[in-house]
This record gives sequence, C-alpha cells and structure tokens, in this order.
Amino acid sequence: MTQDPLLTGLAALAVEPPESLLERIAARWVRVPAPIGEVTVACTDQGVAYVHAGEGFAQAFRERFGRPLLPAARPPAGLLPALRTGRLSGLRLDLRGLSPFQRAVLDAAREIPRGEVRPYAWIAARVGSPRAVRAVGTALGRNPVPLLVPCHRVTRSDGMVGDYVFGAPAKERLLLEEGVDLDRLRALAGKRVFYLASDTTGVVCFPTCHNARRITAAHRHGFRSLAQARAAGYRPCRTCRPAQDVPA
DNA sequence: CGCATGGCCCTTA
DNA sequence: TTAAGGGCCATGC
Repeated sequence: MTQDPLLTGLAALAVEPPESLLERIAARWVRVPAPIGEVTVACTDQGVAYVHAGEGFAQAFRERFGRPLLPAARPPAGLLPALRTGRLSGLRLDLRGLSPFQRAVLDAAREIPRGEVRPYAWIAARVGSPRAVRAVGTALGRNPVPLLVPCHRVTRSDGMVGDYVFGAPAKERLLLEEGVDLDRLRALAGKRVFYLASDTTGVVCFPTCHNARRITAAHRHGFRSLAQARAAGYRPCRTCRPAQDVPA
C-alpha cells in the first residue's frame, strides 16, 4: 500500500469525481406531470435531453446516454407548460448525439401546429429525402424528447394514426386533447379523401390545416391525391404545404 | 375497397 | 463492414 498523496488523491478521484466535474457532465432528472401522466425528464447543462414515460428511466437513460445522473431540485423553468402545450418558448433542448437526419426530422415535426397532423411522407419530403419514409418513422421512434418535439402529430398517409413511442393509444389521446377531430379524419379516409380544397380560394390543404377548417361545406372539395387536386386547378396551401418543392 | 407485398433510406448490432 | 429491419407508402388484386 502506498502512501503517495498523488495516488491516494487519484484513487479518491476515481471513486468520487470532484463536484464541479460531476456537475458539468451529469444530467439532472425530475418527475413531472404531463398529458400522458407522469414522465421523467433528464436535463443537461445544454437543455432537456430525454423524456421518458413508465418504469426503467435510469437504466434506459444510461444505455442511451451513458452519463451520470443526479436528481434535480426542481424542474427547469418552462418545462411544465412546454410539456402541456408542446410550445417550448425558450426551453432549450439538448439534441447532441443525434444524426443530422434525425435532427432534421425532429425540426420538421416541430413545424406541425398543435391541433394538426402531417403524414410521415410529408416529413420525408420536408427533409429532402422523399423516399426515406420508413427512416422518418425510425427517427421519430427514437425521438428522445417526445411531447416537446411533437412526434405524435405525425400520422400515416392512409388516415391511420400510426405508432408512437409511448404507444398508439397515447398518441390518440394526445391528438384528441389537442383538438384533432380523429373521427372526421377517419370518415374522410374511409372515402379516400386526404386533401380538402376550397373553390373560392383555389387552394388545397391537408384536412387539419387551419385554412382547410374554414372552408364552408358548399365550397369544399375532397381529393384523394394532390395530383388530382392540381389537375382540378388547385394549388397547394402555403401554410400546410401538402406539396413541397423538392430540389431535383 | 381491404389486404398483401415490394421498395426505400437510415441506423444499429 | 454488412445485413436486417423499422412508428411507412404506393401499388396491385
């Protein structure tokens, strides 16, 4: 056994890193209420890194981030309203470690307003990889910060709600709470209607676009595809962007 | 019109 | 390095 102060110092360091270092690299966790029930949220010095529902938070966090965890005294400012509304308003996210593709997908999902939905294919086109539809699903499935990045607003092109990191039922509940009329969407899908157009404006929208909701019945026309709407003389809405100009 | 089936892109094991 | 498979989509009966 050596008495060398350097070695004992190092040994102590291995067991207990100095507080300042730990402070810097550790994530802090809190349990907070969310629309789907209680969730556990982990934050780094850069922002919110992880939102987890159900059991097994610590293990899942370790496997995914491999960073030490400490309890937080209180939730960061703005977290609770952000979880409730999906509006971050200044709350920062720590998305380091995500691939550029994943980040682009999450950024696109954040463009979907509360109360509206967009297809997976829309995200794919939005990020410039129109055929990467399945990859979009995978990326959203690995969204580390659900609710804050509203991946639940991404639904299937055939009108089904699709899957969700917290389970499809939770996705449905969230969308209903946000005011999405799922029954109506299902009814439209049953008629193979995935776009709504107005013959007063000449614009065609996704059914949940706030512009589409104001079309009166007399002027409303449903379309199965964008091509058909265009053939009928409608141009894609600039708000919901059912067609995005994909650079060739 | 409901179902099956390739296809496609990205990530992970 | 490669191969497999996923929160999908368009097509073809």
